[in-house]
Amino acid sequence: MAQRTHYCGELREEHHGQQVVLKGWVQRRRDLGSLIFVDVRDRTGIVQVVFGDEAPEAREIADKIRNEYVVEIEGKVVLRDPSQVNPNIKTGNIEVVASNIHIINKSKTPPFAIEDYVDINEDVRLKYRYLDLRRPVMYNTMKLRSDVTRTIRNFLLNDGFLEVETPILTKSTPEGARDYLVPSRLHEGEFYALPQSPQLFKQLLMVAGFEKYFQIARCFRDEDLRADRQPEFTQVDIETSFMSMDEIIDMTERMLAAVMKEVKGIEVQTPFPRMTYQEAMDRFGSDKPDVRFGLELINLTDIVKDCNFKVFTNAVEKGGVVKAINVKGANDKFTRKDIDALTEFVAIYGAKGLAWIKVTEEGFTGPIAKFFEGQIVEDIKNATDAEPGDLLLFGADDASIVAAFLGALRNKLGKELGLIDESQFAFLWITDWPLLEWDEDEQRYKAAHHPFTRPFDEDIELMETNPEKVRAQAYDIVLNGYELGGGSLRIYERDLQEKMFKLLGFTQEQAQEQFGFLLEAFEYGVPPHGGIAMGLDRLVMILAGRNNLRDTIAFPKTATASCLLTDAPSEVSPKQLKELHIKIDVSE
RNA sequence: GGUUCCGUGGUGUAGUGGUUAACAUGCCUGCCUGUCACGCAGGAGAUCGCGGGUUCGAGUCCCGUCGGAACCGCCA
Repeated sequence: MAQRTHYCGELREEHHGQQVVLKGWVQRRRDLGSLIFVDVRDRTGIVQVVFGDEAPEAREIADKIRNEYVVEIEGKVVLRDPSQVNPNIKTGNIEVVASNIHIINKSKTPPFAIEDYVDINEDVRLKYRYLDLRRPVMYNTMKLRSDVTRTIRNFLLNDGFLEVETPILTKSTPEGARDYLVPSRLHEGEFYALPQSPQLFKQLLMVAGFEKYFQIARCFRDEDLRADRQPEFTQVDIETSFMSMDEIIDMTERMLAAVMKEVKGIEVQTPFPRMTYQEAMDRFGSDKPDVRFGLELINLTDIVKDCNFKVFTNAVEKGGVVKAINVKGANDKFTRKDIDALTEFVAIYGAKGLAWIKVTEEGFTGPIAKFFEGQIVEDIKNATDAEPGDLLLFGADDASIVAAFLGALRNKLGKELGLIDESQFAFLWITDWPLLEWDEDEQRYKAAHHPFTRPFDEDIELMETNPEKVRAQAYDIVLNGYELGGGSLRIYERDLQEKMFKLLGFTQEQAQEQFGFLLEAFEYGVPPHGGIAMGLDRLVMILAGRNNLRDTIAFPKTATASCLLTDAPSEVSPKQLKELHIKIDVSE
């Protein structure tokens, strides 16, 4: 076998006249009888190879090749006649006149064409993922992912960070997501857990005095999947000592700016805008708002509290809110049927209905228009900036329910009405998170972020009196409506950590059993520390302009967490189970 | 745990309860010296996911099940 001299996709006019050896896959064969064209593909692209009278033996072999055969081709690069140039491919000005071809390996006919923009059901793609990944669009996404990872790693290493690996087989801890468990052979009846994140280890590395740690870390959570959630995913995990929240945010911004510059060639403005959790919920009905478009939620509670519409006044009386979004100029775009569909949509999020008013020159119209008159109409118009032609959509209920469904509606309308500039990358920090949230099912407080998150110093006294009011020194980074990541300053005092565990309903014994190693470590001179973790898969997904995480992961799982390529998970032998001291109890 | 949608030649789709399940593409064979989504002619290829039911008759209607997708719950 001859040595490869060039990559297919990199041949240009400058190689004119050169003898080359190419290796790659047959993309397509166009057989014109005694003249055969073969498009040869490698990871760089495609080049056209011609088999003609110059080499009849080679042409005879070319006659037998089929799509996806692996071939080695020797030939000469020649300029194409201007009338024969193909502007659709980068190598379209030249072609390779073959003198020799060697079939390295044959291929079955693939189940689908190896081309971008072919419409294949995803289960077929996943079963033949190795073929799916041959498609240039998939290769380019994986390349993008590699570029992002490299940029992040280089940035952090240059910034003095130390890359440290932490255990994959670790301890199951309460709180948070359901763990993936691994049975222990040597310890009968005991289990490891796969890490939901390296949280505790990175804090211990701060106790160890490493000061600046990072890891491109695989994390595992046994929860139901979504388009933007996989059971195993990759976090850019960072922890630092002695840094303030502003310093951590600044470092993160510089890192993300470097990624944008390196990977997309885009200069993003720093510092990124910041917004409190409360403001995000109030204005956008979301803790991860997409701020590339308006359609903000407008609070009308005070204006309508004395109106004649019982749905609104009842909501206010029960301590709820009334909010609206003004869909500008949508008056005639939305029929009754369209609005019915929106009502059905918001019902998913717990809305009992979706009141609406169309604004016309004459005033309000629609079934509930009659409940509003005089000053209230003017006040609503002013508050919502309503003009003739606008459509007002109302939500009235508990604040959290209104936020949920109007926030979801806002996102839906933003997409469907084309209000989003897809070329924009809108980074945003969400700050001042609540430290705790009340869990109705378990009748106890749960950590909103995680149990090691540091409260604001001035809020610590509220932990005793009004836990729900305690704000955390936590921050989420949001990009285009996706939660990219989040972090916080951590508790570094043993007594404060114990106070936190107590608030979460842990007894001394439970805290000792679950987190004793951390509490003990905290007795040996812990520096103030904090960090952040960012979803690498999501970042790549957004940068690649995709809308599901599977497209950014080489071998992803389906919605039911199975791998269609390997057929995992699968049954194991009785012998394996016996060694692990496991009996299966499967419901029929 | 729940809701919704989808499952028909290799692939992507069409298919009013009634003949031999249609179309595109791919595949195979033949012809073809400038194609590049080559063209032309011919051919093969379907357990309509699986199981049950309704019916004289089911790809079509109903129930269940399996697989895929989106969402709600869940995801510190």
